[in-house]
Amino acid sequence: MSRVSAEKPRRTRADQRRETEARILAAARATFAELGYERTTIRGVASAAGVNAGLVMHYFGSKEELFSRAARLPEDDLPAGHPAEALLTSLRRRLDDEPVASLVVLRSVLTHAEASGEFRVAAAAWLDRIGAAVPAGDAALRAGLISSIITGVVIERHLLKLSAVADASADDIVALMRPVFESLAGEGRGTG
Amino acid sequence: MSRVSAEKPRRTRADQRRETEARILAAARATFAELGYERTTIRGVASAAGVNAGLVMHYFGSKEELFSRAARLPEDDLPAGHPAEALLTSLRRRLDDEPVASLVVLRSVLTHAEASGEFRVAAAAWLDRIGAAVPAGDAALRAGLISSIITGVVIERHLLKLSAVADASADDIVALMRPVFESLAGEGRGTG
DNA sequence: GTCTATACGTCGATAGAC
DNA sequence: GTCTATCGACGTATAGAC
Repeated sequence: MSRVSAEKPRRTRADQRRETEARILAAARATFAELGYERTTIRGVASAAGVNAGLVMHYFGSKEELFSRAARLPEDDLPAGHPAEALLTSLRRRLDDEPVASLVVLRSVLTHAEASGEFRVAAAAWLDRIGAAVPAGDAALRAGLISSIITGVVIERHLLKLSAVADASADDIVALMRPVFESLAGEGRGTG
Repeated sequence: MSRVSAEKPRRTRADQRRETEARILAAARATFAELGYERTTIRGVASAAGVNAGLVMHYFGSKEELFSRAARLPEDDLPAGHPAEALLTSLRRRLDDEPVASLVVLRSVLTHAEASGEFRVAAAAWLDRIGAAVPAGDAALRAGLISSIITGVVIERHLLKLSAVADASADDIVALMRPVFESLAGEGRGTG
């Protein structure tokens, strides 16, 4: 008798958990990005997610694990085609798009985890992809400089906001950065 | 009679304080640079300086004041001459020289003080100096990009260390960065 | 599944002994 | 001038009630 009505709502145990977990993760991402690792508190994340602090611990076990889950980046892609233009496309997206997930890493990798192994693996893959698109013999150094430059511009625009880079249009920035990438990515190629 | 011998050691009150204070400041700079603001503790700084935690408070009053003193940069200079070459000289120094003081700011400004007013003032002056060396009408944006690029490369070399930029020779980096600065600083000028 | 209560450590800062 | 002792607040993490 009572079992019939109890079985009706099938998405209440395994699925409500997913929903709550996703809400916590979103709140964690936003908080880590805004405050960095140390200043982010479990209580703050729980409050932002509308749940209790104990529940966050119940789901993720520790603050470290919560950060690791929040900082997991979806994918770093580099469009095919002319190397310089591909890099400019990647830069433009990071100038405009909501960079919440990226900012979690950018900010927290500097404050917290020099041992954030997961991030370093992703970064290495990203560097390889750039290096593969760069023809010269010192591809590794060129790729490293390109990555550093992109990181610097993104940090300035979204975190530091010290200069005109913070408010300028993406078009203007991309236009000024084109010769930069053409030079570093090997301007003598990439026309076919 | 007793006054004669008592006046002999003249550098014991006002000068030993300076020495201890300098030792604390050096320890604070190193610790802030290594750990960032939040993870740095008064106790840790005191221990590294070989003194007691209470003494650090006695001298500096608060952790915030200690950080402010430790993060005070000596000066940001931009050599005169061709804009691009001046920027390269500045970059080279930051690639090689002991960047302790700079790293305090670089790391901590990202983890702690979006309101670190003192640093923002210094950064504005630095941007003005770059902008003055850049002829184009969009000098502010160009100066911002140049500063962002330098910051990105310095962060990668000294803090992140994810790529070949960390280990490459300053010569190789400067050589690859020359066309970058020539492009952004207005390559059509600065030949005379 | 969600929340309350709390144990346990560490922090910045203060007061006062030597 | 330097250090010891301690306060009050807040952090993560745990145990267990509902």
